[in-house]
This record gives sequence, C-alpha cells and structure tokens, in this order.
Amino acid sequence: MKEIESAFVEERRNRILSIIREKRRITVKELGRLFTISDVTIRQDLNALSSAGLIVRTHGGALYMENNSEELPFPLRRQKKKKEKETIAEAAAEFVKDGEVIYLDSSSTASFMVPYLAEKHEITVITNNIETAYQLSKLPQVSIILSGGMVRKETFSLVDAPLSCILPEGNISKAFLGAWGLSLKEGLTDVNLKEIAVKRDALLRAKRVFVLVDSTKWGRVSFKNFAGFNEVDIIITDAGAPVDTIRALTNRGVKVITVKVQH
Amino acid sequence: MKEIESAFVEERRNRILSIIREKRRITVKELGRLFTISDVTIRQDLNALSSAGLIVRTHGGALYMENNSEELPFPLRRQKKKKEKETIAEAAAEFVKDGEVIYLDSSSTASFMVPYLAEKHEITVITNNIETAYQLSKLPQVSIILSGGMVRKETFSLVDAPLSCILPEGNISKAFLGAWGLSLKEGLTDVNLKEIAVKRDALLRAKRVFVLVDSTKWGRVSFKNFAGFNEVDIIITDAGAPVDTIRALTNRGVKVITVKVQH
DNA sequence: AAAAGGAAATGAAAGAAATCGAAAGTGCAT
DNA sequence: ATGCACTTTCGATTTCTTTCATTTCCTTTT
Repeated sequence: MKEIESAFVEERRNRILSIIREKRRITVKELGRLFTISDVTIRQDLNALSSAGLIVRTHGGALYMENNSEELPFPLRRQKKKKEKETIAEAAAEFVKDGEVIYLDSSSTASFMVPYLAEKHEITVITNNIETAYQLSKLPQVSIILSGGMVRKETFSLVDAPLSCILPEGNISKAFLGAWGLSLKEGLTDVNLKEIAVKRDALLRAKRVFVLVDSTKWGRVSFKNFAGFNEVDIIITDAGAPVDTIRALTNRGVKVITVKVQH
Repeated sequence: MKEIESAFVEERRNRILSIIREKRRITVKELGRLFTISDVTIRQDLNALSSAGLIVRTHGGALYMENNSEELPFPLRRQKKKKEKETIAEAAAEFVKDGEVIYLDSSSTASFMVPYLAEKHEITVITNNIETAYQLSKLPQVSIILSGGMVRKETFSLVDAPLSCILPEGNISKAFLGAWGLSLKEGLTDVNLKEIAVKRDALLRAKRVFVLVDSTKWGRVSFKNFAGFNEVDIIITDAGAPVDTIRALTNRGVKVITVKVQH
C-alpha cells in the first residue's frame, strides 16, 4: 500500500472507509503510517465514521460494519441444474461484444450471465427483471435499462408495459431469452402469458436472438408458444439435449451450441 | 492548466464546476491562482455551488460527488434525520385510502412510507425507485408498478422514460414527492435533472400532490426548480421549519402539516 | 484472581491555515 | 455622477492537526 499525500478531511475519511470495507479491519497505527498523519487525528476520523454508523470502533483500530451491507436480500431460489445454467450463461456471454446493447429476459439462465459481463466495456443491458438489474448495478461499466411495468412478486419481473416506451425500435443487438419448453412441433413455449408478451416484444426488436435452455427443457411444451424457430438465431444448451432434435433444428437453419459442463 | 481571464460570475462558476467535475477535487488556492482572483471570492463561488447541491464543500476546497457511488448511496441518505423522515412518512401514509393509486418518488422520505402502507387494502403504488419497489413487494395486498428507464446506480432510481408509457394519463390519485430544497422564491428544487423530469411527470398526472420535506430542506435552493407552490396541495414537514415561511405558504393556499417527533 | 506493564484513548492547549462578516473598494451601465 | 453588482481587505473566529500529560483499557505475569 503506498503513501497517500495530504488531503481534505472528507477525502481522507472516505479513503479510510473504503480501505476498511476492503480489508475488513484496520489499526490506527497502519492508517497513521499510510496517511503520514498523527494517531490522534486518525482516532478522530475513526470516531467520526463510527458515530455515523459506518464502522465499528475497536481498541487500536476499527472493523467494517457488517449489518450495514446495502444488499437487497433477494430470496434465494433453489436452482435446478445450476451448474448447467451457469455454463450455458458463460457461453452466451462470449457473444457479447464491447459497446453492444443486449436484452436479458427474466429467466434464471439469462440472469446467470451477469457475472460474465463484468469484463465487457461500455455495454448496455436491457432487462425486465429487477434482480438482474440490481446485480448489474454493481458493474460500473454497464448501463442498465429496466423495462417498466407491473411487478410480478414471485419472479421480480416486470410485465404489462411495452418495451417500445423505453426505447426506439430495433436497437437491441442481441436478445438472450430463456424458455420453459422447446419442441420441434410447438417451438418455444412458456407458462405465463404476461411474461410471454414481454419476451416477444424483445425478440421482435433484436437483431439476433439467442435462446438459453438447459437439456431438461427439450421436448417439453407449455401453455403458449412465444416464438418459432425461424425467429431464433442461436440456441445454447448443455449435453443431454436430444441429438436428433438438434440435427433437425440445424437443418432448419438454427445454430445449436452444446456446452460441456465440468462436474 | 492555463490562466483564465476575468469573466461573469456565472461563467466562472460553470468553469469551476466543470473543473471539479473533471478533477474530482480542487483547492481554493488552486482556483484562486487559476482565475487570478482572491480566495474570498472563490470561497463564495464554492459555497454557492455547494448550497445548490452540486459539489461538496470541504476545508480548503471542494469535492465533486454524485457520480461517485461512494458518497451518499440510498441507505446512507436514509440515515440522516431518520426519525423525522419516519414521522413525516407516517403522517403522509394517513392520507392513503384503500383502493387508491399513489406515486412514491425516489426520495428517502417517501420510501419510509412503505411500512405504513402495510395496513391498506388493494392499493396500487407507482414508483421509480427499485429499492422502494422491492420493499413493497413484501406487502401482499399492494400492487406495484415500477416506471421503466435507465438505472441511476447511485440512487437505484429509474430515469429517462416517460411515465405515460406505463400508465394511462391522470390516474394517480396522490403523488408523494421529496425535494432537495424548498424556498418561497424558487419553489421546490432538486439536484438531478433527470430525477426532476420524472418528478414533474408524476406531479402532472396526480390529482393531489404531497411534498415531504424535513426541516433542513427549508430555505435551500438547488440547481433547478421542479414545481411551484401552486402545483402543490399539501406539504408535510417537521417542527423546525421556519414559521414565517409556513405562514406565507398557507396564505398562498398550500396546506402545511407539521409533525412532532418523539425523541 | 489481582497487579503490573504497555499500548491506546482522552482532554486540554497551542499553532497554522481556512473561513466568515462587515466594511471598503472596483468597475460597469444608466 | 449615482446605483448596483461583484470583489477585495482586514480582523475576528473557526477548523484541523499536533503535542503532551493523564486516564483507561488490555494483556501478561504472579
């Protein structure tokens, strides 16, 4: 850690706060050396931060205040096939190029893409999922657009509002959509009518459409179709998807990518 | 950095603002040299910018905040005058009747209304704040509509999308808005232009407009006005608001409610 | 468990820098 | 010239940091 030249009180306290946030603990002595400043002054700083409720004061130093974590506690959903979904998401994220505008729908597989977007630069992500937007907000170089609408409390997704409000048409370069079921005959299907409306909205505006489905989705049919295969560019799935269906799709001009999952 | 010749006050202050925005920090001395002007004048400039909420004043200089997510994130903003804000919010919640459609803006005071909405029945809440929407989602009998738009990471609020998209016009019965400053001359003012646009949008659609401001907001003026008092129905504040200003507002037909805070 | 030793915290005071308030000065436009 | 807005001067006050003496807290020893 290098020395830090003299600065305003507020600056120094902000610095101290982020050091503590990072290292979880710090001593007065360390800080004194770091800022080349007297211990008494450091103590004043720590006391100020402590009485603002930002850190916990201890003898000789301070600790990061845990409870103060500004995390929104989204309920943990037990994820089936989590490893597969993560691998699919990772493969999907490879298609995202710097500067692009992409759409992530409210499916769990698409939301797993978030961590893999951390290295991209200047991308814009449009989504209708509140949790996805929240997770994305931790990535500084990502602009986020959340579609508006009625909140579906079960999934924290937004429905009942047309995307057209939020953005001019056709400027999504890639849309990443999940599906409840995928079958040759019925195409892509999903359960909730309102979610379907949003999916279609995104799909129609996207230049390229990616469908992310783990192998359990193959051959299943749900309530309502939301897209035919002619509207899809690339399907990403894991090994376990039926080979003959994949071949049939390839013949129809859909690219199918099968990822291998490490166990 | 080259010298800058004499200019109008406004020009100079704009210059100062953009310098600070670029360098993130500046000292009075530096600015004094730069403009070949006395330190006292520079201090006046900095104080003006600071009381408009555009910079943060420190001893010996100033810092730029806002974009820097470190500074006053939503959770910390909520801690200031928490008790007052809660009491104001409680009083505001009394005005919400079963079955109504209300709007809560992205102010911390409005977000404190959430717990007090738990006993209402069949209400619909529209908001542009992600955290408020999240807290509301725990209340089963509340329908939530989140405005869409670009996510402002500092405040978890949504901007840049017209409310008209999400909902047919004029059907908000009551809007509850915060403000950065309130003064007789300048009306209601706030710092961020995009937030202001959203506030105005809500205000114009609401049948009745409530403004929630703790006593520290009185007499302050920020960058831009978002409403005149003729557009406001009720102001709710805590004891500590200047009595003569309250009287003047009452004469202008604005109802001002002052809550008492238990300590 | 009590006492000693040392590190850390506190309070008071002092010095330097920055700030504030009020009065005086400047320059521009009428 | 007069008024007005802005700037400066100057002394009083405040803020920040440090020093030093004293007290408190923690650890180790007995």
